[in-house]
Amino acid sequence: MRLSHLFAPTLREDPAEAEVASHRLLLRAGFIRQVAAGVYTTLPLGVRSMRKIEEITRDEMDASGAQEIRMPIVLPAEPWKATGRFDLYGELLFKLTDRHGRQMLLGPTEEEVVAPLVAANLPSYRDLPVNLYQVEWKYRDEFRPRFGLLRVREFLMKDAYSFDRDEEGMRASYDVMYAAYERILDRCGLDHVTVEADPGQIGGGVNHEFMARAEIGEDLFVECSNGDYFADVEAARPMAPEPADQTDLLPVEVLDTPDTPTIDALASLLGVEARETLKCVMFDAGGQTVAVLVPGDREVAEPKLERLFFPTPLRPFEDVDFVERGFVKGYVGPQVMPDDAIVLADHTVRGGRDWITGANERDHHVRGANMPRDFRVDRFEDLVEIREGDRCPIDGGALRMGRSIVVGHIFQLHTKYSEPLKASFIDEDGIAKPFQMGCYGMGISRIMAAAAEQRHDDAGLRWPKAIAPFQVEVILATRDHERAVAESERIYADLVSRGVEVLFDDREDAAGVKFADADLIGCPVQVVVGTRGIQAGSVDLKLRATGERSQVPLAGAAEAALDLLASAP
RNA sequence: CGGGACGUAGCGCAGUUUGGUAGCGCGCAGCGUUCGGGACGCUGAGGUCGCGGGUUCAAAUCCCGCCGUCCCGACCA
Repeated sequence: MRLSHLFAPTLREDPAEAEVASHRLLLRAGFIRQVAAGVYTTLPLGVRSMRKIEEITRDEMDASGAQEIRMPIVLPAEPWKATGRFDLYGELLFKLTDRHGRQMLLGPTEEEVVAPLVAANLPSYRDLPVNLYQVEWKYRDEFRPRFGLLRVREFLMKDAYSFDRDEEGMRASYDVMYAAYERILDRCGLDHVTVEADPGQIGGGVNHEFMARAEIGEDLFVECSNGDYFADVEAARPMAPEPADQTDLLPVEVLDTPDTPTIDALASLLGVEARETLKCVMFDAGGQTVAVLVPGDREVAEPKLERLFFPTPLRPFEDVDFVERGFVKGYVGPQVMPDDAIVLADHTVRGGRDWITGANERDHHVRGANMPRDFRVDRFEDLVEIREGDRCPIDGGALRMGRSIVVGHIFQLHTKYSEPLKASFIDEDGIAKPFQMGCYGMGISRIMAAAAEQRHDDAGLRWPKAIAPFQVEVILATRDHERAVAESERIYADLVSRGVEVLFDDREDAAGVKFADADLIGCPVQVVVGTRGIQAGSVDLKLRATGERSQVPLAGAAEAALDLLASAP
């Protein structure tokens, strides 16, 4: 492709609206242009890179036994009401009404389409398993689109859906997709990690997120320094402590603690560490009183709690709840819980004893609260927010925090959607059973942005070769030198005939402009043909990733460029 | 949606405080000189100053309303 004919409008200056590197550089290098908040046009260079990511994804999906289909984007609302997601997604859905007044929506993901499709056409257990996927635009009316392509309202996603006869089959299908996802991201050249995650609104149980490491990433995750545990902060659990020794427990003693409704105030008044106190946080789960116990230096992870009670809605106590149910806000302790309250404790509570906790009386606490002598715990669960310095639950190693961009998310759905959608098959015993489903999302456009985020420098993009718009850029540095023109044409044609994707900068512009644009666009290998080299019988090669340059003889320029390309990341 | 900022030529910005003929740099077009890291000279094109209303002899500038974009927070591939 000749750059003189390519619609690749590069910008000399940073667009004012772009803050993060990928956004700034994808705009400047002429890959995308904005149309509205979170809505972009993809230009030829962007289309090429995105198509590479799509093809790698298709390749791995096909190799894993998944089959490509294409579902509509405009969808009827009814199935979404059946699964409850019409309301659950709420404002996040792009809704529209057709001329007959029927409610429609733009697909944010498509379980509601694919499950009925399979149910209607594969009625027997003999037809299973099956895995269908598509690469299609998805629509989510995000509260706040931002960071260029990283958080948009319209994005290209590969979504796959597996259908199995039983849970064992579902897990096997899941494992196959898990492995395929690892390969896709490896092939795209992303520095990535796979973490245990929170299922969010998709729901279900076991799920993993595939994350590209990035400082500007919106997602926090933890990783064990020994490399054996990775988890999203919303799902991460610290190692449970050894149970505290239960001998010589202190007796319960009421303390006068004026004006100490917070842990900080209490700890400083008594001169103790926050972790010696027991925090009792009150929630309402559909009318049911729920007390959650965590050490005073810990925060309750509400997403974990919500998951535990799902689908029952959970909310923290408001002032009126404390009054109506007889609790003193700021001074609640577990020893005063009525029988009908559910008392949950985080595993870390097992590691403590002789707790200082609320006396359920204004300006008073107790010391020496012990379980089960003084209070009961109905269930121990993982309920605390993870934090830097926590121990890995696998081997006790130190956990570190990292930031990332979520590029893929896969779920074991079980019958969460097949049941409400009545998507079932006839099993061997002649009885209709709902499919055991899995769903698997991969953000194609987001992978492109994540790669740009990971691979750039001050001058521009540095594409991994697998997803670069072109593998080699040939730069004609001096147009007025006849031999240089002829040699550059020859090298361009030579590379093209060898099946290499080549961008040929044959424009009239000054050399400096071309070099700057080449670095900006970021093809892995640059071949510079100019007077200087021609006179010495050579051309210059440059590896964009490292900036490394070398001179090679004119005659073998194409081979040398290919060798360099082979060594490129 | 809550908090903050911004909207003037394709891009980056000044001008708004104190109302008085709409500017600069880059880019773009033509001619000439240059020609290996964003060249130089001359000439030129390009603007409903986000939109609507108001105040005024006069509004980019003051007032009211709306729209749009970005940043910080709650949601996600």
